Amino acid sequence: MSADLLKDLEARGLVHRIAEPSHAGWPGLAERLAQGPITAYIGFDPTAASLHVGSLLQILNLVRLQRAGHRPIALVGGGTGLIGDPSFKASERSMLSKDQLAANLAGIRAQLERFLDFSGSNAALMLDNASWLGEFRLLDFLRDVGKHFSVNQMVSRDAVKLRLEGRDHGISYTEFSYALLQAWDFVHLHDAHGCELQMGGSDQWGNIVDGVDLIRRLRQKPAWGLTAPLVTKSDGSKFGKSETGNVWLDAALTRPFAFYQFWLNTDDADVVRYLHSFTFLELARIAELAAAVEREPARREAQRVLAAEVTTLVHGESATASARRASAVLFEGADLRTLSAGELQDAFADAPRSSLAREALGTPQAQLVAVVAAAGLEPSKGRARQAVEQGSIAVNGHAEKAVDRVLGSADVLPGGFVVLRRGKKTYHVVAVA
RNA sequence: GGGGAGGUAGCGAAGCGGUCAAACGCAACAGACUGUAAAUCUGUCGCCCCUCGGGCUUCGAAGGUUCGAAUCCUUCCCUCCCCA
Repeated sequence: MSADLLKDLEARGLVHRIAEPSHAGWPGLAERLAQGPITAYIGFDPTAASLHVGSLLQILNLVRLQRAGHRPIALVGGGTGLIGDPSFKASERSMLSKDQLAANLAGIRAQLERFLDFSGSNAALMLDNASWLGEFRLLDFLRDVGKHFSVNQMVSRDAVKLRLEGRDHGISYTEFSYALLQAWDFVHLHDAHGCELQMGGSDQWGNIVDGVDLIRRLRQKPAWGLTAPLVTKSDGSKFGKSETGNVWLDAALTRPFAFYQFWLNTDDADVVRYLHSFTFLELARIAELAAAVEREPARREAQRVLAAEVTTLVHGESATASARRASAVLFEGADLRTLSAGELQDAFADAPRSSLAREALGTPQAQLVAVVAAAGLEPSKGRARQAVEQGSIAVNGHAEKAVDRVLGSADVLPGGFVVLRRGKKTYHVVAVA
């Protein structure tokens, strides 16, 4: 089963480049994998308290690795995070405070833990490079590691080109050293855990090759690198952003409903690729879905499956179920009045809410225009009025154009709330108490 | 140091004494169409208010001229370009 890993990754379009040890007699990666389980690692930068959908690809690759019988190491960069990876970054990173870094590390570790299996014969490992980089003495580092790096070569890297060319950018000595640290990580993992393969995104190619080279120079041993292509969108915009910003894996930062919606809104042109990259679905199943996209794009079956699969991986079955329910109500015209109080509660769990006193119903205080403004759906009563006139405000799913409309007890749904909507996607729940 | 251009609403860009809350383009928001898409068409778009009506605060900053200034004058701040 071990040999299947590379084939599977290739079939899914997850192989960008492979770094083979450049030494006669040493096996290629495919050959090495065929010989038996390998230990491989992927590093995660603690630049934020949560990982985002871009990192999800890397996480899933660790899982694919483990499922194929190999041993994954998730490395969090508590040490390198103090420095900042300059690869393909336009400008110098602002340094994280140590407190911030500690918080980020804790958040990321918790997320990674959910995906990997830390038991069994190929139990995953989670390590923090602060534990070995922190102890490295400067002079030793310069002699043992630095000596093996050619500045001439480092300067020619695409990853830092941006920073070397523009006068207005520049790169500090600190960030320039980053590649050496990451290379040393690989050496350390090789020594301490028999790690022979480093994986990562295509932006990590240079750093990974540095590690492979360093292991060869210092240990005269083979090591391999494997990068995945950058996830792109067919319309050229950046992957991993929604209207509201980054799509995070942390449910508190990106609600499961929003997460589900992010995937559901995938372009037809991208959905098949994403199914390959972000799910564990069989290739045959994905081929079926690809055919469905051709045949009946409007049904968006592939998008539905993608959204459900990924949401389940990240947030679990029940979060997916409620995201689906909410989506059905919100976008597929399910009549709000047919839902039970519990279902309503579920469907709008993520919607912002405010409250209105029951006694206020029927009074000027319950004027639609006033309530819309108070709810923050529009910034002022004047704006709210315009919105109502334009027909963009709906009460319980029905467009309401009357500016003098006042909410009354007949508008209160089971469970005691009124659902307001602006446009197609912005909801607000007014709880009547 | 010398010479030149300029700072207008989220951005770009007109306006150069009254009819300017300020053309136009983009972005944004909404409506129609649709697949919760793209494209297209339409509306809104300084802020606030109970209307097609009204109020308030804007055109780098501060003063001034004038019945009246984004538009004229003075000083200051900032940006860009060219030459040294």
